[in-house]
Amino acid sequence: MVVDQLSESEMDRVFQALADTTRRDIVHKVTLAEYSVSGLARYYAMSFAAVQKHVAVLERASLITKEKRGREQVVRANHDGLRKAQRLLDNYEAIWRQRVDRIADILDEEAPDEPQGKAIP
Amino acid sequence: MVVDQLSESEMDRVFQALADTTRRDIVHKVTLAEYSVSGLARYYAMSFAAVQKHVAVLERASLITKEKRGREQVVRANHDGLRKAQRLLDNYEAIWRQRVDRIADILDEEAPDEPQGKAIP
DNA sequence: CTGATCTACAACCATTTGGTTGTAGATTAC
DNA sequence: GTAATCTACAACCAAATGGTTGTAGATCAG
Repeated sequence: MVVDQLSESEMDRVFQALADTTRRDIVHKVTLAEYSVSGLARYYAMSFAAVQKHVAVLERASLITKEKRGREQVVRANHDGLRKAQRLLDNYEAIWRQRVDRIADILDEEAPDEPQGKAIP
Repeated sequence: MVVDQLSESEMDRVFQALADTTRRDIVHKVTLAEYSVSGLARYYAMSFAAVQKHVAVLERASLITKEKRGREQVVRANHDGLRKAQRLLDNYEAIWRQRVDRIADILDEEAPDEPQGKAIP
């Protein structure tokens, strides 16, 4: 059922990659269109090498792909990585909703005998 | 309606906070139940101070809240932070889908000469 | 009161991160 | 062929990260 899950270290890399404004902007750009690395670099007030590093971080996190075309390197979005990160957050959301519902139920039943469920290990 | 959005630096903090296995596990735990900081610390093979720091990172990212109760500090999930991160990824997803649809439209308009089952970028 | 527990915080350390400059190899344009 | 462009990669640096130990203040149990 839960098949295409990311490993913990893959998750680390995905969220780490998204934890930078420049990189999120790159993701946004390449989601809209294709860019070469130098094409991307023109948008940012930093060296080409810095942008190159950001692109590398995103590639390691499987959020984008690079493909050589002539002397250029075409950068594209890799939808899978994004969707998997999305899924993790969706799971948190689902768990949260379940819990809120459960607490609401308990309150409705009006049996506040014990102060709430103790910590589930 | 783009209402309750996070600033770039807030986003940085949220994703940075989620970019660590221990911290994601803490988020998961406090989504299910309440814990004291030391209660959380028992689960991890690291010092209390280290866990304390992780909790602080999550608090700065508005993913959890701390509330003093006696000598303890009760840690709870802060749903808003999570939902906002979720929203960013949802936006990427939406943009992506739009683009895929747009490309599909273009391909449909073109003469389907070749038996193209090629992957959409 | 005394001792145990929970927390806060400082100081320290190794590694990673985000940036720089510089050099060199391919590819394209003229 | 020569020059310009695009990329890769190394070396370096300051700051942030993720961990440690140690000290000290509150609060609770007996």
